[in-house]
Amino acid sequence: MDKIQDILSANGLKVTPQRIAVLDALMKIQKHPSADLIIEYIKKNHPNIAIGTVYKTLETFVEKGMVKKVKTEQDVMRYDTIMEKHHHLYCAESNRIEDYYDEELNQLLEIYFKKKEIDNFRIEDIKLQIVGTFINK
Amino acid sequence: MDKIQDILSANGLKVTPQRIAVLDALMKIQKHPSADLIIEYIKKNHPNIAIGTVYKTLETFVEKGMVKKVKTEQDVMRYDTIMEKHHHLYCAESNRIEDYYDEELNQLLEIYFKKKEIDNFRIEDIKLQIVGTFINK
DNA sequence: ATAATTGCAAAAGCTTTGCATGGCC
DNA sequence: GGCCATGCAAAGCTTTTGCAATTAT
Repeated sequence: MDKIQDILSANGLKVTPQRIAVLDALMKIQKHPSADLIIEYIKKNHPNIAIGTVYKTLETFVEKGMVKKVKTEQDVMRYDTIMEKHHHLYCAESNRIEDYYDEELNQLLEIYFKKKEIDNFRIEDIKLQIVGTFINK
Repeated sequence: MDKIQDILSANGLKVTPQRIAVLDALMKIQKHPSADLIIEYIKKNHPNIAIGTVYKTLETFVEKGMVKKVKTEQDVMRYDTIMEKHHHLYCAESNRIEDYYDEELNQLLEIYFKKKEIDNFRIEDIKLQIVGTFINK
């Protein structure tokens, strides 16, 4: 069970306790944590980690394509470990962000934009921000 | 030609030189300016305006629904005067943001999500972030 | 008149940076 | 051993806040 170390190595990164901790936190927390939440989580088992190190590590992960940044109006930076194509549900009330997968939707969009080219613009990615409210039932 | 004053009044705001200047800047600059750019623009004719006032004014406009906030990864807050439903093109290289209107796309999405409901979630708005690169030709 | 708005400056986030120390390969 | 990563603390940037003075209605 040394998967985390393997991921780091596979991305050409030196394996350090701090990087293990950050990647572990990202994988355990699951739901688009902020740097702050990651730091809080890590400090439980690793109280001496430096804030700057966490930020640097996250930035390194982003550069290596292991993690993506997500942000909206009024919100701080969040980090997303899931690299497959997906969209986001944003809760207007709670700041909660959830993933939204839908292959049919992706295909619909692909077909649409293949047909409908945009002048002077090469599309690399299309992300939907689906804004609304979670209903507690 | 006192349209700006009228807009402010119509939104129940007192007409002050500062608010006129901010709204004028938003309308003249057109393309999703940052607070910084707005301040720079206003200072040409209105050198004594306070930064805090510009921020407060922008926030007031957002509350009144006269302006929307736009933000992405790595970027500071931007302000958008256009309130009709539209999407955004984000240039990955230059941070340029352009509007993208397409009624056919809006309808496509509306039909799609009417059919495909999301559990526990009431959709209020759907925004596309179309990320790519502007091609200089 | 009076309630709202402004200017100012300080403070509050969040994030980045520089540099000496320490740790991985 | 050599280079890369870390800790620490300071600084950077954008944005917010408090309050006294000013202004719009």
